This record gives sequence, C-alpha cells and structure tokens, in this order.
Amino acid sequence: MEIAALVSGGVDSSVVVYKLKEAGYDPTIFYIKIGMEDKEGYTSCPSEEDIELTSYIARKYGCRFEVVSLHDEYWDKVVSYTIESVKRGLTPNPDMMCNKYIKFGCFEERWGKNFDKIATGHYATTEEIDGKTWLSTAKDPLKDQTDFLAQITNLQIQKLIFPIGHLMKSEVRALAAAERLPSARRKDSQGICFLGKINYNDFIERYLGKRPGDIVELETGNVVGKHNGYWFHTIGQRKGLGLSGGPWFVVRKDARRNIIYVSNGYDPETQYGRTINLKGFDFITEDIWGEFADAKEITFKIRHTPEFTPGLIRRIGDIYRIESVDKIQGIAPGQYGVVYDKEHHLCLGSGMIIDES
RNA sequence: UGUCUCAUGGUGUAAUGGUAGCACAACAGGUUUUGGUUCUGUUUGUUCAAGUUCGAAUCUUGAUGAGACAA
Repeated sequence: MEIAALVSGGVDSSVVVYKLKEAGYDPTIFYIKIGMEDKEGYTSCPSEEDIELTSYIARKYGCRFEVVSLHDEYWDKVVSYTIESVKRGLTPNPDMMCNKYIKFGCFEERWGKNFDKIATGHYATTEEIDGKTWLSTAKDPLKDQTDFLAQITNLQIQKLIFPIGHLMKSEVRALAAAERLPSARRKDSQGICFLGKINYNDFIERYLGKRPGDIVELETGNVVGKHNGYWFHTIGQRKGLGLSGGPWFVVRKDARRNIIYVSNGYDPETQYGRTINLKGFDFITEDIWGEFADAKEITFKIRHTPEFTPGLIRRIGDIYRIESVDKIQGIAPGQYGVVYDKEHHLCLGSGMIIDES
C-alpha cells in the first residue's frame, strides 16, 4: 500500500512517520508550503525550520521526501476566505477550510491521487461500519481535532488514516522522546497557521484598515465606547474592548452600521444562547437522517473545546437547527456547528452558523 | 458672580491622622491548530502649591478643574 504522509515538522506528524514505519509501511513524506506571501512580497512563513525538521525525519526513516507548494491555492481558498468572512462580520474558521480544500483537496488532486492513503497527524480516528468509513473522535478528548475535519467529504475520509488518533498526546510526546525526534519537545502549534508570528489584528488591519464606530450596551442602548472596526471583534469576546467597569462581552455585531453590542457582568445572559442555526449542512459520510420532522439526539461543538454539548437537532427547510441542553457561550456566525452522535463517537457533519434572525 | 459639594492608576471606586487596596482595562505568560472562553502574573495613582503634625489621600489656606443649587 502506498501512503503519503503529510508532515509539518511538529511532534505529531513526526510520530506519524514513526508509526507508519513501525507498522511496516514505507510512506512518502510531503511538506506542504502554504506560507503567507502576498503580492507585495510580504512573508511571515517560518517554514525554513519546519522543512529542516521534516527533512531530518525523512532521512532518519529513509523516506522519499517532497516539498510541494500550494501557496496560491491556499491564498485563494483560505486567506481570502478569511478576509471576506471577517469583512462580512462573520467569524471565519480558516483551519477547517485548510483541511477541506488544501490538505485533502488540492493536495489530493495533485499528488495524493497517486497514493492509496494519506496520513496526517490529526487527533482523530476513522471507523469502518458496514463498509462505510466514518470520522470518529480521538482517544485523547483534550486534543480531539475532528471538529476541524468536519467539513471534509466522504471521498476524502475514505483515503485518510490518522496514525496517532488512538494515542494520548502524552504518549505521542513519549514516543517522540524515545525516538529522539528533534521535535519531541517542540511547542504545539497553535493559532491560525498562516499567520505565523503576525498578530491577528495587524493582519485584519492590513487588509481591511480601520473604521471607528460605536460600542453600544445592548440592554440600555447607551454608547459606552468606541471601536476601530467591527472586524476586530467577535461574538463572545471579552478582551480588546478597552472598556472599564466590566467585564464586557461582545454579544452582537451590526456590520452594516458598524456597531458592536456588548453586555456587562461576569455572566450576562445575553452572552448565551441555546439555539444554533446551521446553513449548508454537510454530512461527511452520508445523510443518515434524510428528510425528518422529529428531533434527533446529538452532541455538538461550536468551537474547539474539549466538551461535547448534548442537544436536539431538527431540520427546518434547508436549515438544521440545534437546540442545546446547556446554554452556549459565544455563538458566532461564520463558525461551524459540528455534529456528533449522542455518544460523541462519530462525527456526522457540520454546517455554518448563521444569524438567528 | 453668591452659596455648596467634589478632586485617588487608563476607567470606576476603597482607605474618617498610621503599609494607598479592589474591580475593570492594558500588558505578559499558561491552556487551546480559529481572533473566543478561562487560569496565573505584572505595570501604572493620592490635581497643584504652601502649612499643621513624629506621621497627611485624610486637617488648614490658597490655586486650578468638575458638578449642583442660586437670578
């Protein structure tokens, strides 16, 4: 079986190579360059070190190694998507798009198609049930990354293997240490991958600039402060408002009028919601419900959190509506509601959160 | 202009002659492959000038500023 391993130079993907070799496979290692360089030659890509580490792994395990660039595609599908979303007042999820369109999209079309399987260092697992492949959650609940994979398709999931999905993070680190991998003690990557060391707000300002507007208290309608543009704030956010007498949380955004609505207190009710409307819901493996009028018991996430929240899902026309059992903080349109089965074992699919109105 | 009240970090507030504290913000870390949440830590202040006192944010006088009542 021919396997392509996507390796970034981090601990997780390095251990993937080790696990594949251990299992008797001879993977070909690919490093995907997606560093952010725009037309002005501006770059933030710290890929030199990553490529160095990846190349070390390839040598150590005697694997074929290729550095491929999906820079333009990345810019198209992920970076401009991010900017467009933010501009529309939404909260984008670039990493989900990266998985859907880049790692398992463009890469597959250009290189992955020549392989039987594509292996990555995601904390996720797959499961065969009646000849169908399902995306299922990782053993390590804290590191589970199925929520970032929930936009991929059935075709993609069939080709994927996640060699470290049944390991705890600590086990992965221990393996890396035992194998003396240089990335063993490397810090976990975090944050939007294309930003590197660039501050998020700087990135936004670079493309959207500033547009001062009012910060309004939702309950009273009072103007309590000024902001530099609705695109610098997201729903549920506390930091960055600069208002005293708080804490204050962003509870609503009016992109058209450039107004940020906030509520005051440690636990304002307006910060929470129980209803989540999902547009363009995609099932990963198959539509297990079809047309249905009743409510299905599920669990879900609307953010990368360790908890799965129980709830009921209904279908209302094209909209899938989740009624959460618990109140949910920071429901931000543009983010994805990721739906799992009741036991939060299988990841069923996801849809983009839209405004309730 | 007559009278009164008030003046403490960026903001809002404590400390009634005895170590200027708290909250929010900001900043820095931890957690987290989405700017979110959350946790830990740090910085910043007595409007100014003179006086009383062993000792003043606190008492006295003046200045400046803000507010309220007042014709």
